[in-house]
Amino acid sequence: MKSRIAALLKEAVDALVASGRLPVDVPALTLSRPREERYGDFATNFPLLAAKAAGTNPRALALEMKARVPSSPLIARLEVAGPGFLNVFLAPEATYALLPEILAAGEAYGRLPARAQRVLVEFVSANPNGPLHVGHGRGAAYGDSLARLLEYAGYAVQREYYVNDAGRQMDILALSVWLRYLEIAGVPVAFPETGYRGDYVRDIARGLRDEAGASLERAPDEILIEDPSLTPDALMDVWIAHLKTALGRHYETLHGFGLRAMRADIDADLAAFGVHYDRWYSERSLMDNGAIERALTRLREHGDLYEQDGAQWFRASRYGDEKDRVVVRENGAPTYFASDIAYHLEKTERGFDVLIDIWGADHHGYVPRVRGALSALGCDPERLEVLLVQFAILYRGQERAQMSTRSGDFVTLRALREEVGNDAARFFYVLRKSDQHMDFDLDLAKSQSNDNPVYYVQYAHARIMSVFRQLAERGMVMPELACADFRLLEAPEEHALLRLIARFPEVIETAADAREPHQIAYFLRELAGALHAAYNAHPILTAQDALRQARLALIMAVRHVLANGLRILGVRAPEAM
RNA sequence: GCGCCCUUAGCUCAGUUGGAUAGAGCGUUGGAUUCCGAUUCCAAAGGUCAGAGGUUCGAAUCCUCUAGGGCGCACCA
Repeated sequence: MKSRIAALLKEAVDALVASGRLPVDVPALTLSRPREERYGDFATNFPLLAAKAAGTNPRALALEMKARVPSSPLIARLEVAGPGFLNVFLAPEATYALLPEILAAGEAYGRLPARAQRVLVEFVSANPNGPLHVGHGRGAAYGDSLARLLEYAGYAVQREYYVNDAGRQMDILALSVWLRYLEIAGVPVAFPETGYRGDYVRDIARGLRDEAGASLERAPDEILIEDPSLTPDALMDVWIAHLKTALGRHYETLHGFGLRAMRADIDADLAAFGVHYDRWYSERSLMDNGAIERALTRLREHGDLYEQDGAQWFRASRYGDEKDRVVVRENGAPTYFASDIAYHLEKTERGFDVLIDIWGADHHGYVPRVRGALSALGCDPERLEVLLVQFAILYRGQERAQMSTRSGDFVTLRALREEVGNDAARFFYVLRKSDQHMDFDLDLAKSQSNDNPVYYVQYAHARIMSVFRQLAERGMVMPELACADFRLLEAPEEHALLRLIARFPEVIETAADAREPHQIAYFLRELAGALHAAYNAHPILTAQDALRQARLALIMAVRHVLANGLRILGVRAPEAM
């Protein structure tokens, strides 16, 4: 609808340009939805923008433009208003004509035509050294809703999880599991502060015990040596080195077991949350297949790599970063950044037009160096969009819940899901802009009351379904909805609903362009409110036949929009509650 | 110290990318249901858009400064 109206107005602009009234390089014509009904269904500020070029005042230009808009059955009237807006009032037939379209399209209503662009959305990508916590949950809800939204907006989307299976943190997990494994065998162990203390480590150790038996037992005293001259972190590295020596080839059994256990746990957790990936991308594979070496060689050939203090540095400062960055340490091991360079190079080589990375906001300082690396590799850094998700600060009543994987004192995503349910969790997460800090109140999300917006929207859907159930229970015939006489829908509450559902495809487009699924959530709440208002004001089943048929058609169309919107957010649209 | 982000109603937050009288939910106060589900609806009160300048027909939105808050500044991931 919007594009059809825009085309009509564009004809008027073209006519003004053709007649020499306006220069060729006029500003772009944009249509907006005015906040207030009395300003029409659409409005353009074009006369305000172009008046100076035309050498006249905006209102006069608006009048000239109005006179050149071709007549159309879609438009009831045009008005020049305010300082020089041109407001468009749609003919009622134009919105009525939409209802049969929505009823026919059903699940596809609001879906935009396929685009050529391929998008890769990488999200969560939490280190597999512990269960997902509520902070990851926000990234999961946001990333998955965004992926669904982009698909609905016509993009070809792939979802990916980057698994950091190669780093030091995995070694710490291995050591932690190993110590718990000894405990299970009755070996006394002084578990270090720097190890992972969560209960899940014991669970993994029990599984390891079942699989490996006693084959990994070694004396802990030979591993956990004391050295007061070392920092706790340095000491941990020493212990890891000792453990690797002591276990030899068996270390891989231990390391691999911990990794697989955590991977499976995270996978199952996300799947239960409605999040599914096309690919789990291993960081280790980048080392094993030479991708890192290849990327670094390419940088070196461009003169963007140099050696200093025994380490290899990338000249990030040439590409907008504040300083150069180490890619290969003095000890020869590549940094996390090195694998990330290789990973992003490989992403562009796979032919994606848009690379979306969803990161925790604490990684924001990392953006310039990755962009810089892409530039240095000859890739267009603009293709990479890094979307930052602020932390969700969790409250239980007034108490702030702490989250730390290392201490084991954290609220897991799984616990949250079990406590508040998937629907409330996902809706609640997405109800805030991702780059906004968020207070996640567990008690509120848990409350199954009208405090909780997800029930308000779901109830609107269930309520519509209930009307159709009632229809059957009363022995009434289900009428042919598409053939209803929609002109009977003349109440203000019904027009409000019509306007809202007509706007849905535009909401999809702007939300997708802005990467903001929260716009869908807000739209759904508004639509649910309009549905409840109309429901209260106008009885449906007790109306006379033709009017009942028209109202049933309207709420069925609303139902499709609610269901389609909720699906994008990964929230169920229940038949009954 | 430097950099990025944030500051809108009592609380939690929107604000269609510079538009018309700044909105919603919760909370507060007052009302509505012989009828399809009261997990609902209607209404009222509530604002110096952190503060000060600037840009222009027009600013919550763009620029500068100030105050307050968050995050980041590793040969960790």
